[in-house]
Amino acid sequence: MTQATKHFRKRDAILSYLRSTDVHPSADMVYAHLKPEIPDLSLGTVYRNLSMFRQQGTIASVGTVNGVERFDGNTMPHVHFICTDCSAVIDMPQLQVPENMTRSAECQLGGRVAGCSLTFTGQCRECIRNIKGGETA
Amino acid sequence: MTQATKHFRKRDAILSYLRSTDVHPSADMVYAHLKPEIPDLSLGTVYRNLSMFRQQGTIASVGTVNGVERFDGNTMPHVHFICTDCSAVIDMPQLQVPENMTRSAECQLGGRVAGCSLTFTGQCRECIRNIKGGETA
DNA sequence: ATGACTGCAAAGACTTTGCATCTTT
DNA sequence: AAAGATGCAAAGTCTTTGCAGTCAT
Repeated sequence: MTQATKHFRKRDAILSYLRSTDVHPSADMVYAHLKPEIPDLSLGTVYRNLSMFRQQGTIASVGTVNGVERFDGNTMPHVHFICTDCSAVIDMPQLQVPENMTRSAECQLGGRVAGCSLTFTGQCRECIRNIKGGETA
Repeated sequence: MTQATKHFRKRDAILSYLRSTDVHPSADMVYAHLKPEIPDLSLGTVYRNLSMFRQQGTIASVGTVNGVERFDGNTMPHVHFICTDCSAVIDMPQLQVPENMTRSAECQLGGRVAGCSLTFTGQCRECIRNIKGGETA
């Protein structure tokens, strides 16, 4: 039993972390977060498991931010904001894509719509504060 | 005069192509398209000019599809569809993000929203047809 | 001459993959 | 023994960048 757990310890840790955080981490961020508690974790394993989870639909890809893919443990469709200054990916739980848009898209396309993603970009509160606070400091 | 034109010939060609097509090409696609008519064009020049145009806001990035960035000569915000089979990026001119969503996002975020992108994913008409036509053929 | 644009190739960043090893059944 | 998971490092892909050469002013 505990042995089985051990066998999947890394895989489980990766998925757990994704599901526990809202930072929408990259492979490298997952690695950096777990490395201290799992010293023999390798980056390749993180990539392998993330790819697998994504392919299975267990996790979702938020897309590529600054050349780096970001992941989301929450596979329910929802809206994101991406800060162009600090690359933060932030959930916007109060917004959602109007139901009828997906249907409209399917009609217009003549294809099959499987998903959609709405992403706002700009500067997050933190970054605006930092600029105003002390740009020259 | 014609000399000046010559000096910017490649830059102009890159921008013209982006504005003339709706395939939302990658750097490599731009290169492949222009190479026949501009034999001494180099991929580095395409990357350099695309980066510059994007930074200026002269063109827009549609995002990364299959690890490759795709560009759009149309900088007016509009909706896209991305085919997960053939990686085609297709405009959905009849749809648009509700005006009030951007304002809502800004309120909710407490930051500054500069842009937004709505992208549907799935299988385009072509790919569905091909599957039905002769998957095993 | 000076500044701008480019070709070419090297470098860089991110991701995938092959192989040997170790674990679980 | 067979199948699965992983570390490690090499390989792969896409993109950026340094340098020298060319062109326009």
